[in-house]
Amino acid sequence: MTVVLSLKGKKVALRMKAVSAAVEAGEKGGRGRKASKETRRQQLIEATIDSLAKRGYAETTLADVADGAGLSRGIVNFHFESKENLLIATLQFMADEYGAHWSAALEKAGESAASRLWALVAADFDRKICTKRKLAAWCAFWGEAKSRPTYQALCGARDVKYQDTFISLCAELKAEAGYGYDAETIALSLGAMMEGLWFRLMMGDGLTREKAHAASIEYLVSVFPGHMTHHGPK
Amino acid sequence: MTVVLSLKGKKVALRMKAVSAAVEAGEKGGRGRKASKETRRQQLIEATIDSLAKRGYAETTLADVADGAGLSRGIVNFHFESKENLLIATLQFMADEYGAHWSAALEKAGESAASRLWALVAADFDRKICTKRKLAAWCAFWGEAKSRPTYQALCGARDVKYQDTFISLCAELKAEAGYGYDAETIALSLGAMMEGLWFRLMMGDGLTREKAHAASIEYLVSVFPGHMTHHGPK
DNA sequence: ATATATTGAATGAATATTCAGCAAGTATGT
DNA sequence: ACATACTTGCTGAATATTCATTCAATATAT
Repeated sequence: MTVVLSLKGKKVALRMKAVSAAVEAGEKGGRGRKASKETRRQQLIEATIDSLAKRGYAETTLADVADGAGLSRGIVNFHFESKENLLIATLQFMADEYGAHWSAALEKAGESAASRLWALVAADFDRKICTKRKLAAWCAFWGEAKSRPTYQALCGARDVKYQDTFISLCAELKAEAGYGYDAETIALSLGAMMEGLWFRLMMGDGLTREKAHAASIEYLVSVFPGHMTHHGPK
Repeated sequence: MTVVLSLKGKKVALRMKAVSAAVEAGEKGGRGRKASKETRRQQLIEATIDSLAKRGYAETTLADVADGAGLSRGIVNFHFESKENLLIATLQFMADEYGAHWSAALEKAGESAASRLWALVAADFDRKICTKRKLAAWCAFWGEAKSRPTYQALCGARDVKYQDTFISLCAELKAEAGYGYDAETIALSLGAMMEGLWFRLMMGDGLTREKAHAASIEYLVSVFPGHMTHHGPK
């Protein structure tokens, strides 16, 4: 149990180093052989996000994912059956994470429509969600979504459900203060703006999360002057 | 000169039909063997845009492009050396076309900052530029751009140059009417919104060019009330 | 011991690239 | 006019490469 691996030692050491930090931190199985099925799946999903962010969709290979996870070539097919399944699971994971974060923000927000809208906008630019790495992975899927119904459904879930909430919040504000604008139109432009800001963050021409968030707030203040200030909902 | 091709007739007929209308309409060489080098390149670029729109970046193959153009398998390597070159030429073409359209819109616009800004916004949602087909092709490249410097440069050209114009136009309007907002922030949110609208048009959940344009106008009117109306610049 | 997770070399399918040859046009010689 | 050589766009079968998938062997856990 102690000797044996003199020859393989180096390779193993390299692998250990490659394992993502998220998984290294204990949890259930940790790493090595002990990792539970679910842990290993998560580890591979994280490696997939890394690869998508680093090399884009077209250049993401199972070999790269396996290397990134510090595991061997056949590992993905063992845990996910196919590359396609891995990619779908990855997108599913990101969609779930986004949805959970979004719902949590709505929970924590106050009762008023203004504070809810404010909270939703803030949530989109939160550290946890709005990473260059994750934005890049989203974008990789977006690029393929139009020609792949499965991806489109998972990406679109984001739009459909959330856009409806935006619309009704905008409608509430309108009813309260009698803004002249059409609620749907405003919700559309707000949502589109935030998506565009995400996109530019990903492309990364010196735009920061803070600036993007500030631009969104500027929009809220100018469209809903009776409800919003630069520092929060009234 | 008349007989000979009895055997190949059918195949040739099919090919002729597949040739895009744009190329069929005379110009220099027309089609068949006569097509000039430049015409053929353009024909292949159009077929590439078709393939990108239909199948996405990852699924676009040279075979599909060749089939779409009604030509044989080796044709792309003959005219472009490599797939990579074809894709770069395609993106270059789209970027040039966009830029030319944009510049033309600026030329035709009036002198005032308000009418220039109005014209630029309208240009983005013009029939010629804003096709589902072309938006899909743009999106295919966007998805790969982050991991490919060449693509990023060509996609980014759009942002850098045009964003600066947006900023100075917004600054002019601010100087004229003393709006309280920061010009850069407003230009950022406006540009991001338009990109986001493009993106949603491509995803196509019932959003139309007209609605997208209307949303942009709503934004202009609400941010620059002293300069814009729903029907045009003051 | 047995079951399970993992490895990594082998396999095969997809597809980019190459290239020898074909055919339509063009120039030159008779 | 006609024949001959030459150029050039194009073809499509052959080749090379990349990569997902498989699976027999191996390591580890219970």
